[in-house]
Amino acid sequence: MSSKSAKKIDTRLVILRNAKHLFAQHGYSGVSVRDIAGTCGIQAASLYHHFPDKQALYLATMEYAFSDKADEIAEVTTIAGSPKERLSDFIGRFTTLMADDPEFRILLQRELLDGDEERLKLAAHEVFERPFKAITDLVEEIAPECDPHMLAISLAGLILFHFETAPIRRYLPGGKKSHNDPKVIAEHVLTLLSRTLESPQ
Amino acid sequence: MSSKSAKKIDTRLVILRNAKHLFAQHGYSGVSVRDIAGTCGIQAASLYHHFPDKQALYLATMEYAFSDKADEIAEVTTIAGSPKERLSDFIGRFTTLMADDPEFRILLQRELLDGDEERLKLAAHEVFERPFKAITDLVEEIAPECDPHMLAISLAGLILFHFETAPIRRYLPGGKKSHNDPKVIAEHVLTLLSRTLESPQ
DNA sequence: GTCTATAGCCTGATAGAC
DNA sequence: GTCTATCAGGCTATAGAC
Repeated sequence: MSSKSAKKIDTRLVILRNAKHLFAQHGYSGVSVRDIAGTCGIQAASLYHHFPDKQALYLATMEYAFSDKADEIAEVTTIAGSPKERLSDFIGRFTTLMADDPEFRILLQRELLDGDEERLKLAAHEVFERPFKAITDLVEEIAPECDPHMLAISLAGLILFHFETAPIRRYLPGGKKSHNDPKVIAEHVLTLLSRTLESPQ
Repeated sequence: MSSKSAKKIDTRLVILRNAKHLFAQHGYSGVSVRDIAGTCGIQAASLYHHFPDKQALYLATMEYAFSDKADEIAEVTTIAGSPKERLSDFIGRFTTLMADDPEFRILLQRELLDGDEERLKLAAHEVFERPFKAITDLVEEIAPECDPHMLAISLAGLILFHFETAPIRRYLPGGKKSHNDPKVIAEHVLTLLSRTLESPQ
């Protein structure tokens, strides 16, 4: 009930939340300003009070969707223990993270497809650089014969591709519902990599 | 110089080729019928002589971009040799295939994001089922303790994610131009999996 | 801070001449 | 088989009342 917080709904935040939904579902050019305003229960013109134009709204939405992700992902690698334990831990936590915020993953995929250089550079430095560095440091200990940059990408791809292909996997031979379970995915990735991890010599 | 083929430019094919470019670059809703007609040097109205509407043009474009891919990918797994040789061969060929037709990969990614159930079901059965089956059969011989469906997805993801992340990798620590070289990617994936392959017991 | 009204342009699609 | 002309509606964005 304090004067500045709570109680009053922050329209800006409502817009960002709905915009995140819609941009994830349909992409930038698949969503109109009217669509976003509509799901917020306001007129399109009112939206321009909060954001100067559609592009700025999109950028603010990305910032909203991507903020704190750097911390979340990086945190996932800072656990103590042996390299193998830390990797196992990372796989489990990263998988859960991606399963818990599917819109973040989808928006990231869309940015990889449509983002201009400036946006990607910003995302790389502000969001992914720190956690990526943590992962390369980790895998360097485990598999020194591999290029750490490539191995970090491989590790992420190994996990993310299962989510990415979920819509089509159900129509492919052997596809089961359980293959979408983050725990099953994590276990599979760990099993696949286990031999690689066991003999670092 | 025969009467029915060559010589005369097939407008329909020109449209499909240009549509493939544009849909890959900007997605379905990021491209207008006028845009496509423009790159073909014709008016938008003329395009409707060849396709009933935009949706049909898009579907025809997917068919054009995806046709023969089933053969190409499946072919890549039919080489003779030991399981390990065949896997190594598959990795090299699949990587080259994806590097040679980046628009196919991009359109596939867009379909995974935006495709409705019907389209994905069709793509799964007409394009990916056969080669996917070939891959699961292969990996089943190599790593019987893994779920073949999941392992096939992992294998594809391991390769594709390097292409998918190319736009942002250059801004991430340790990123080099050589990481985009299909030969380097294939070698990396093989090295990563080599320990897993060596002791199938 | 939200509304109505509207400008100006782009959209998918059609009609009909050639 | 391509063109011009056009429609009806959607788009982003602005103006100005409340």
